[in-house]
Amino acid sequence: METTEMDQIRSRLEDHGYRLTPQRMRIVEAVLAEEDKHLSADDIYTILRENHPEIGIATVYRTLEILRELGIVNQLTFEEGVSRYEYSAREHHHHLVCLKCGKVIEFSNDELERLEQKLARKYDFQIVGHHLKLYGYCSLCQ
Amino acid sequence: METTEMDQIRSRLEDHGYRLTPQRMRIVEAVLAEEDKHLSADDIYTILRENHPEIGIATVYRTLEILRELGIVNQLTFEEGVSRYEYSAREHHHHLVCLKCGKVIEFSNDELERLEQKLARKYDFQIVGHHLKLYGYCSLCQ
DNA sequence: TTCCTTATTGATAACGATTCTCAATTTCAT
DNA sequence: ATGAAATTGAGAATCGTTATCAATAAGGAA
Repeated sequence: METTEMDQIRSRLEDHGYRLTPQRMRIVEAVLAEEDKHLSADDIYTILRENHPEIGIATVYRTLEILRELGIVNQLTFEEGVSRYEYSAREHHHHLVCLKCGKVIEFSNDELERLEQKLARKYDFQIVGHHLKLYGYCSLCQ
Repeated sequence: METTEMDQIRSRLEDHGYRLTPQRMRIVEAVLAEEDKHLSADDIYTILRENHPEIGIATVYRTLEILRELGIVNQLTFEEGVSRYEYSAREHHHHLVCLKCGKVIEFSNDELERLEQKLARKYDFQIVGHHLKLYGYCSLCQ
């Protein structure tokens, strides 16, 4: 038998004394389904309301907090006053953010992986994710 | 005569139709004085209240928004629900953030400067700042 | 100067994201 | 089954930030 992503997540939760309840499973599914998006707690709540209107917004926040602490999701902030979340196992990527119009361009970079290894050793950190933001002015706002 | 940092900031403001009012000057002074800190709007408001209790919190927010848009300060968010600001002309640095205890370790890195140049050309971005955050678990929280 | 237009301000209300409270329910280990 | 602990939903509370608005200050033209 194979180990699914959900199985792995269940183990990770249970190893830390948490239970994978039906509500938490629905929330994880939403995050996995929208892997390429940056979802806010409210985005997830809205998605779930369609088929699972019984799940409350507080549960969404509580679950995301657990997933974040366990490194299952990355919490991203874009200076807009809302936290956004992405499944952390997806390909790493970074952002160019325009200070004027707020436009965000994503990009990937391999050099950062190496840098990460170096810093992990230097500071005795177990690194599970990273996020580079470059600030500036896009071609239209210069 | 020499050009002070405040002169440069005044020019930058006036070039964009903003005035360097006494209130704004006090706020800029506070940011310059605490160059090595990450100050929240409320931190600045508290500092100013000692000698300038007439300055309102709304003015602090409005001024920081202008300074941010002009790239004079960097706006940083550490997933704590508060925006923090630092004088952008200070030496660039980055952060290792512990997902468990929230501990933040600063570090500098030269390779990122080169990467920045490359991306600026590729996406026609005028880059004025950057911020790399690495997430993980510190030595005590692993 | 004086006038006029515009920018800026402080106080406070409003907003919105997130967290807290708490009683009810579910889960797990025994 | 049973008891302890974890989890839940609803709504209240909190808190950072933004919007409103009348009053004030600043800069340019005459």
